[in-house]
Amino acid sequence: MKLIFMGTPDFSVGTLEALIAAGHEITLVVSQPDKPKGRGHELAPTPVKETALKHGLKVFQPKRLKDPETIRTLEETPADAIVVIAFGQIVPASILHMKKYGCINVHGSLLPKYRGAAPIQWAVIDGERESGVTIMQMDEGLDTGDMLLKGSVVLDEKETSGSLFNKLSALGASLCVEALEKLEKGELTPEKQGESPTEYARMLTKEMGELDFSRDAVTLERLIRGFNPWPSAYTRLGDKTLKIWAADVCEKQDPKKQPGTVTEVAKQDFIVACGEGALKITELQLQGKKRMDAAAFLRGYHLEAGMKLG
RNA sequence: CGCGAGGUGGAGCAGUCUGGAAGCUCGUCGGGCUCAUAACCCGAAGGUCACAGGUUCAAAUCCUGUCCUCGCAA
Repeated sequence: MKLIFMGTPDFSVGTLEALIAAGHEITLVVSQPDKPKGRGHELAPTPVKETALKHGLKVFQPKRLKDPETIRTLEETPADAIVVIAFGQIVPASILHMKKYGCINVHGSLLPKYRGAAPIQWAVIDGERESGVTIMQMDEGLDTGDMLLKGSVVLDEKETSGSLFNKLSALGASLCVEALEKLEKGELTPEKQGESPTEYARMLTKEMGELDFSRDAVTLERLIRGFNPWPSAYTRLGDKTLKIWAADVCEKQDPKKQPGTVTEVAKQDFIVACGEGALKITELQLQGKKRMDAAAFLRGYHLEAGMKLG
């Protein structure tokens, strides 16, 4: 098939490569404009753009999809379908039905659960045991289109957003290829979504990653995994930010200790009291320092029981 | 030129302000104690103090430049 591919971050790259490998002709790759990134305010290409250029594909980076100029470019580009995966802009109605098979979206959840921008992270934060990828026929609503194909994965006990990203990115890539093949043969039956049982999975922000130790340890541990690797869960140690990369839930707790208090310092890790239960911190990063396991941190930083985080 | 922190044996750090013998907590290796151990005791190896210039009798430490890492911001 002739395809227009729309995507921006790492999550989209695997699917783009799979489509190329499957023999589809990508007539245009649409990605968000380059943005200043990193410490030098340098303009960085999006991961999808980088991949597209590597394969010698034509790249288009419109500021807004709505612009008449953008629409015209898309109209003039021959394609049977538009594949959209984590593009980062709302696709206007005029584009949805522009091509024969419309717009096909790869979404990182088992719809209708977790509609929205951060489905993968929220599945981890909520402690879901299972999630997956849905290939859907886009419509005017936000992730409300008819479902064409689904695939699920089991979440690991220590699943992080990063690890689930990898799993779903790979799954999405193969499902997308499969869906296009079946779509062309007319083997797919669109299925309505129905009501979503979950809230809209909004994008995570930095502030949401601040650990509130008065909450229970189970919730906090999930939050830590859901915010790993971005934007990361954190607390404060003195006047510095302390990112928490990994922790285990501890049953034992000292009810006399205030939440946030370091109750025990061992060789490999240390324990922080929570509203309910406690967290054993195993991997962290102090502001300005590298990410390291708790054992390494404790060698250089003399943490003592009784100190408070937060 | 966005703001800031930092690069010291294998790991994490102190020492830098106020130049003058390379230190701490671990790890590794050898030995001891022990029924045993991630515990404890004794000993050992291992470092061009990121790199390049400069100042000085003397530089990890002061000055200049470069490279790299990280936090914030985007």
